Amino acid sequence: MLPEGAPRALGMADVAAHAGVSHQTVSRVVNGHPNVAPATRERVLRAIAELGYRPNTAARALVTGSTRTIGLVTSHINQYGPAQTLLGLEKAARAAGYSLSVAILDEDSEGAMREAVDRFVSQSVDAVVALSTYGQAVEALGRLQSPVPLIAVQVGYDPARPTVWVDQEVGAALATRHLLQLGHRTVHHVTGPQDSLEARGRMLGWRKELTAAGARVPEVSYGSWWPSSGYAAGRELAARVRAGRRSGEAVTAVFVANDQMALGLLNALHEEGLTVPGDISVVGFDDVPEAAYYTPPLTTVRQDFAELGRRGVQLVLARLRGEGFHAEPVMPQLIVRGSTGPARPAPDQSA
Amino acid sequence: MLPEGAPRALGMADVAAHAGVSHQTVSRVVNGHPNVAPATRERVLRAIAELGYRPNTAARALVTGSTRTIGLVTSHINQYGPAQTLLGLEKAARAAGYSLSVAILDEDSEGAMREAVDRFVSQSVDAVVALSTYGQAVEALGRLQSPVPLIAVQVGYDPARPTVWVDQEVGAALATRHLLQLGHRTVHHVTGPQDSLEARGRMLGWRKELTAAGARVPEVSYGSWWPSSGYAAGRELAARVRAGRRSGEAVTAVFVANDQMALGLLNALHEEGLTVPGDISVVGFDDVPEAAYYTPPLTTVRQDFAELGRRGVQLVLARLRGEGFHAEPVMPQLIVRGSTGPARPAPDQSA
DNA sequence: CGGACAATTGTTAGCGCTAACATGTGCCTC
DNA sequence: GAGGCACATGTTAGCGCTAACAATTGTCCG
Repeated sequence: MLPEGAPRALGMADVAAHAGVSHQTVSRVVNGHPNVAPATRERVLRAIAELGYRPNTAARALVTGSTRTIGLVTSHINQYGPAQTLLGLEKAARAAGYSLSVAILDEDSEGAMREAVDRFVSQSVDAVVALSTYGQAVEALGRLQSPVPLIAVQVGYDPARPTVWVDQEVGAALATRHLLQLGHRTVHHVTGPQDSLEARGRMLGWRKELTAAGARVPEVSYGSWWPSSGYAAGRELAARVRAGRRSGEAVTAVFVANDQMALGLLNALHEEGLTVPGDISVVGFDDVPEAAYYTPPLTTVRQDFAELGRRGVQLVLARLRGEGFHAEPVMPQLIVRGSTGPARPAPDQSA
Repeated sequence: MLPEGAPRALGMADVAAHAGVSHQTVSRVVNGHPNVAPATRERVLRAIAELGYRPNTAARALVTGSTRTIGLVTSHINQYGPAQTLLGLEKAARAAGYSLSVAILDEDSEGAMREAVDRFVSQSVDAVVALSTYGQAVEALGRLQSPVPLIAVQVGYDPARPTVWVDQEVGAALATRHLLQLGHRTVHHVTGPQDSLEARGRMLGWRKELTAAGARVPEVSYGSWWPSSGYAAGRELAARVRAGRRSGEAVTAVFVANDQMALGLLNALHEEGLTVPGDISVVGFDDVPEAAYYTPPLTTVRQDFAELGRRGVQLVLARLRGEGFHAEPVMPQLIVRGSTGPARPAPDQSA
């Protein structure tokens, strides 16, 4: 099993012998307990350093019941947002002395979520964080009983669970208002998967803003977050742009629920010979690093994913201390680039 | 600490009492040992199900010295390739009964790598997998002594370490050959970070292919993997395209070391009024989901990241069994789309 | 100057599990 | 029918650590 001549991990007893104290004193030094004489502490620390001793996590976990590990349940970690949040989460967890164990759901089902949480519980993780999961998995989260704190990150706001989230509604409102202020009569919308709370939040924000401005609320197109679905929505929309020109019901602005779909949409519009923002203005959501280099550069809503991860860990720590940490949503920010422009003065001039 | 009336995790003793056997028999059933009477096994299994018993991982780890956990050390997990590979790794690990614990390096330094591996060792992980790390961190990997198998995924081929990788050279050769076959005199190259083994592999494949074809090997531009660096390279290249037209030394084809930089480059060329593939053909690397929707759709080299993850776990398992698993590289595939076209017949006709 | 009390260190037990060994039972063989 | 042997189960020890308690020392105060 160990091809190299592994030097057999040493324990506290070895350190204790080397420093001439009891193993308990070593334990006290390792755990930073107060009542240890400075000289003794010094001696123990030196012994630890000399021997290269590292405490055995499993033994400690067995007796304390805590592994200093956070279990992360997620799906769609291959998407920019969740991946970026993972980065923030891991860094913050590590800074707080916690490790991160990940489980990726094969499907967004209740069973998968239940099983993942179960596995984490039997691994004695100190808390479970659910990141960017959808539909049934999210609902399961609400029902799940767990002996450890179970918190949600970026699954929209859920009053039933301690949650950390970016205010999707505000972001969507920002995007919509920007387009209305440019003189567009109304704003169309391509949303994400129906079972995604983020998608729902964005749709809600968009609808509220339109309603508040007294604008007509057009029918939405449904997408999957992926570029291909944005492309499909783009073709459909292009047809409506043309039809709209004749009927006077112009499509001049779209708010797309994420940048990747916006890219697909941009591509479809381009193929159809429509110019952006000349014929139609487009706003995305996320501000992926690529967005600034789309053709044209995409106006979008930036989410601070790293901050989200940090707050997720803060929330976990607060729960572990038994505090009722009330998390404020993280505020998104509108980034204006070249894909949005003023509505054309007359709705019926053709290219 | 536990606001809910947590039912206090029960142990083997409880199950044993409930089933009327000894705790050892329960242990045997749980671990699938052979010599248990079918009736007894049945009874124990029922007791387990009825009580909802889950074995305590920490206790097991303490006595066996194995946590059935794989430690994953990575950086750049926010990039498409590594994230996708993570997906494959986790799934394969879970299927084999292993959990995945992740550490993300703050910087690609030897110290960071050493510390991460150290933490994993003291956590008694069964193996450590290094995924897509660069420079000094990779070199540290080669030097690191560890009591557990330490394997590398996607850091280029490293003869000093058990490694699983996509053959970058073949991929680069595929891209380069494709362009040469379209009639381009030579192919320019935008590479990735200098300390990335992948970037080096791609550059090597490109250079070899050019040399084999007797083509001139132009100077490379250095990028960072991010779109912004591709954009910078694009502006520079555009200037050379113009200069080349006058001097006769035309720049008509570029192989960019990843898709994100290719996007930036495409954007820069577009801004400069150059058409793709009319004025210049572009090939990327990775085949991110967005690549098909760039303007124009990007010809690129697809890597099978999920397969890479799967093989990574296979390699880990083989090592744990003490076998000398010899991994073959995963072969990349050229995906031809609209960003490449034939070289123009005469090198000096202007737009 | 004796007793109380704090500071420091040591001793003991046990977390929940697996491995090694011990025991008990039935069956086959010679 | 005694010995042996495979199977089924139970008993015991201990993995490396922390928590609770015990012991020892020194210090301060009345």
